[in-house]
Amino acid sequence: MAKNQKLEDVLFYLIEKTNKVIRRYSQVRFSEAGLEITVDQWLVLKKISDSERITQIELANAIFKDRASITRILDLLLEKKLVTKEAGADRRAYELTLTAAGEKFMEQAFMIVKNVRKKGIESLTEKEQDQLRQSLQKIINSLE
Amino acid sequence: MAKNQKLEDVLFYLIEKTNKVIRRYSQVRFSEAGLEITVDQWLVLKKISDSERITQIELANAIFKDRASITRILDLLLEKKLVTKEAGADRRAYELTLTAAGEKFMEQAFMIVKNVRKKGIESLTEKEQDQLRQSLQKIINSLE
DNA sequence: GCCATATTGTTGATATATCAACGGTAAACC
DNA sequence: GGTTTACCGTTGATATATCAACAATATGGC
Repeated sequence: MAKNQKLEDVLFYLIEKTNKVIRRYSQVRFSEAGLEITVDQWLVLKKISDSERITQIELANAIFKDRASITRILDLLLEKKLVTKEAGADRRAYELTLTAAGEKFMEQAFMIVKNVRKKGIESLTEKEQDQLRQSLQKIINSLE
Repeated sequence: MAKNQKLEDVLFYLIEKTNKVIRRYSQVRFSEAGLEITVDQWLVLKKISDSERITQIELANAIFKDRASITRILDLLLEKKLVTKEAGADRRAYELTLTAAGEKFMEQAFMIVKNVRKKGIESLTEKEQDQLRQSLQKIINSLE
């Protein structure tokens, strides 16, 4: 009858914890490999890398961020010269692409990312992974 | 052989998305109910409420936050007079408790929280919930 | 008891999240 | 074609995340 559970027994608390553990683990691996980047900056680079052509709004939607956050993260990536911003046909928007340095960076980062993913799911069977995906998607569908 | 998947196919991306959807949905429900609080502030209040006696470090560990974040969140909750900070036996630390207003606030918030949890898991069977918990715990164990 | 070391909490600096307001541009409408 | 409306990105304000440095206090070894 929907009691007032202790925090540790709440499913959503476990999701929050899992997310934080993944992020912290990833950040430590990046840093110790000498890759001076945050997890959020990696997410932005990855999505640009996945896309032929992408604007800031599309990017924001794809990785669940606000337009304002994207502006600021891009400022840092531009400083690091990993990304270029070019005016597109629609002169309100920009087209984002990785520089050569950006692509090289992502190749190096992939070595780390690959290992994080592997280690994270090492104790899950294929079936468990599928079920996990499906259950998470159901939660999203219920709340979105 | 660990290919370079598209972001949308990565399990950890789905976990991040789920977490954000839950947080945003919760925040909207709080706001529209007139409860002027953030999800993180609620987490702090909830953990204090669950505990007989708790220090800031214990609190930080329990909800995966930094000592510095706890200090600043508590500053806001003190301003709102929802929490008290009293010197304990160890004079470096404080004992945190809810005020009467804090307890009343949490009762109101529970109406919202209960509904969020219910709606979030409405399409999951008990068994699916259990499997979800177990899989998430396995990921945590692998990376922590 | 004294000293070296560890712990608790605070503060500053930087990165990110969110909301609201704004300027510039495009699209829709008439 | 001019006006209204919608959209894209930026900026400011506030909240949170993380790291490092610091003051106050506690603890352990001697």
